[in-house]
Amino acid sequence: MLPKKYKPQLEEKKWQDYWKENQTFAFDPNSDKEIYSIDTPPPTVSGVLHIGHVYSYTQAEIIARYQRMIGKNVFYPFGFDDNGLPTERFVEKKKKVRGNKMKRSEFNDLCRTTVVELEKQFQDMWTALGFSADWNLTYATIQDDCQRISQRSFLDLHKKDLVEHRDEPNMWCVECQTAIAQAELESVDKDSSFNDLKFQLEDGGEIIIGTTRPELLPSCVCIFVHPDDPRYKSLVGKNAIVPIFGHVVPILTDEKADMEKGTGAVMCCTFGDKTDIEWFKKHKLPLRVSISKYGKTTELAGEFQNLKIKEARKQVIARLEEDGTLLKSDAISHPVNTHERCGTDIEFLSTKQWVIKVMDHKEDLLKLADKINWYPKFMKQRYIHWVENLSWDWCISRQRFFGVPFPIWHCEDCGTHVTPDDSELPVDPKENSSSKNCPKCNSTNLVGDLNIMDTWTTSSVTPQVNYKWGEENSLESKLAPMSMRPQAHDIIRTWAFYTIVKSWFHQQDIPWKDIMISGHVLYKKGEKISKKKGNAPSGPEQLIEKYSADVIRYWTAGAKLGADCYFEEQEFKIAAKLVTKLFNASKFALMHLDGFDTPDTNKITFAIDKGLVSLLQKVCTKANQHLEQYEYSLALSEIETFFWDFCDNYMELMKHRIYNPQDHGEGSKESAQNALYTIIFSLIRLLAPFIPHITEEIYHAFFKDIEKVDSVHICAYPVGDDSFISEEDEKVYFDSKTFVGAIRKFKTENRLSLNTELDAIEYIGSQFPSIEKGLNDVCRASGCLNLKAIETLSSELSVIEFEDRTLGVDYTAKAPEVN
RNA sequence: GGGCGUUUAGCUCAGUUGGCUAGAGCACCUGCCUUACAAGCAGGGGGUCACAGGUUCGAGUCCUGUAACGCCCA
Repeated sequence: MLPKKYKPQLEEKKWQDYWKENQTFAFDPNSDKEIYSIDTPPPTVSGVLHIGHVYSYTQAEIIARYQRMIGKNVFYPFGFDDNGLPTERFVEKKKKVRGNKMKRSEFNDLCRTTVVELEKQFQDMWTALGFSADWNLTYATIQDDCQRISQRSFLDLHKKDLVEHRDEPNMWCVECQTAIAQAELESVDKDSSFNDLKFQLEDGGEIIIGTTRPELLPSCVCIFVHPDDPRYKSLVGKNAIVPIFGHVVPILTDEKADMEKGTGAVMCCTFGDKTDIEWFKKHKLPLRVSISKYGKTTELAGEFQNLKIKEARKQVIARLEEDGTLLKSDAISHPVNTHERCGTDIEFLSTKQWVIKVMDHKEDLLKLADKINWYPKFMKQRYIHWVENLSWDWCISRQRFFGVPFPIWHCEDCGTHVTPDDSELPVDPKENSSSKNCPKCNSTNLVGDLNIMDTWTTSSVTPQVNYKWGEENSLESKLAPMSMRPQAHDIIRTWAFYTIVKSWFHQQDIPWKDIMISGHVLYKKGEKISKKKGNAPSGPEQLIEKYSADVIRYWTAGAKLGADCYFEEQEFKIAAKLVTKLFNASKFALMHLDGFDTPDTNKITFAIDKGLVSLLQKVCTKANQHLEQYEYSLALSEIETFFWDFCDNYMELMKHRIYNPQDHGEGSKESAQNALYTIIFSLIRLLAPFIPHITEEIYHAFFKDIEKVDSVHICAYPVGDDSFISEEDEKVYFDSKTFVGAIRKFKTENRLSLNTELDAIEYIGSQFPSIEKGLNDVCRASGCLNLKAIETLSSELSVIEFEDRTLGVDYTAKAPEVN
């Protein structure tokens, strides 16, 4: 029996403890059942989780529960991505320290203790949402086993010559003081000025160039014009004198000089942007570095040296103006590449970095996209688009402190990379010396690599971490490729892409068969909720406390897969209604199933009951179809529609039979009871992946004793059984609803109470050939109570008699079926 | 500038391979304390399916173009 009221705040915790105690969701490595494995996103440990995380993670969790209920051995780990720049910056902020001002080991210790606190909070929240993860499989990317796999991954690439230690111009963040990768760029529109500067020519005359970055004048190495530009034909090959700084640069031609932009003449600096780098390589230009990795001007800038970039720009512009060199300065807004983590403008500096050679493998990486099932389909385009537009190899080294070290020692004598044996991993070459001499020159003069791996480098091996690639207890043969990767669409270019790269290079295969891509929760039109913006509504913990986990979960299943949604607290109230309704409906059913212990579908003999059981089969079939396609919202909507129809119409139609079986003939109550059992038991299983607590509560209140399975979540997900489908019985049910609806409407429109007694209802018999089978229930249905007689007419004239009055009502317009 | 997505009731959204008078929830209006539920029930009003063409017996659905909004990338 169920209590009078359902108190989710108490009950949900109870079931979470129950699942934990019983290890309900533990993966069984020895089972022969088909495995469904999930490559769960390890959230970056760099702040609090917000409703957007809840949204995306719960959508995946619903799928995990579904797959478990259709009988699969579900491998559902959780992890934490707790190394690298995001975590460092979080720790620096929270503990008010700077990584570069502390001893490396002290800072690392501080990071490690800080992430542990936060990870506890994360796990508590997933638990409070009722997640069916197997917490025995938890990993954290900074822990030794993950470090070992990350380093193994690096060494494998090194061996296959897919990684290179390259001294080349690269993208650099002067704020974070590290190299970054293309995926970490964010294009932001910023206000700036487009300046026309006059360069004197060596042999007299002048040329005017346009630039947004006059502070780079000391880095100017040449001027480019388009080869077909008639304005400059005579100037090509001549030398110009750089204003203020006075060095001489040649005027050259290149197709990439845009004739339409500004004066058509542009200065090339090493380096102001990506084109400068291309020109630098193509035309073998000299290197003039006027910006340091600290974001300040170098001594090349002469009297302007040691200034921050923006200050240098201001002062140089002022001087140009003074000198009469600045001819024009237009205020413009233009896209600027910034570092997504801190918003600082990106500089291009020549530094030595580890890069993974992805540019040579674009075609393979594009082909792999077709081998993966993308849900929703169109998300594949984002991946393809990204790969097609890649223009940098993947830079994986960072000049930071808290992360996975590169397992490399550099031979000071011959430059050889000395690598450790696999059995030595994980190693930290910064702290430890190599166990061997240089294999090439036998030198002992070896220096450990000082870089750490970017956070994506380590999180791109989550499939390998999951199946313990290269470890003694590896599950690779069972799990690779994994079944499914859930993630949000903003990290297709990073996480999805990088993971595909790694699996291709290591396993020559896709990392997972399916990828399920969820949307974002938007605060209002166009505004993404993010930690960075600090615009998150009340924390998920507070929402769970206020509304319950089931309600929050139901809400996350409301939007279609991949669709963004707006956060509106109002929506939770709708969710709460369903939970309450399910509880109440089950309470009613269970009340009348007291003592009922042998469900038998053969005893469902009444047409209306059979009709509803028939409808149920169709709902089950559709729910399965949708969930197979990750369309949890469509599945839920099917189930829900059926459920409300069941409550509002079916239960009202059959209720009287439960209370007064003597009025309805033999087997009438048994038929209703068996139908109730079948339907409620199916409904709680259908809804279990969405709202796991209330369904477990109902299951344990009654069904467990009969079904003998420990949890509704390991019961079989209902499958539609065609042998129960009867169009004829469904018709009886539909017609009965039509009758009840018409009678309710008549009463409402005539301002009568729904239990007002009616003397008679007349209808056109020819339109309802099989209604006889439902009439008894109709007469007793709620809202139609106290109907004394029903007569069949064949006339179009409709007459409904009520008490002492006779109302002549023509219903042919509004309700043609009932007259 | 390129790619993708969206546009259906006041709001949030369903609407399968084209097929009865386009649906739901919320909000609004009216009535009802009916032995699961007033955190409830019953009923009602409300739409030129963004716009313009086209294909078709028939278009919210397919095709072409336009516009607005959003996301991603330059």
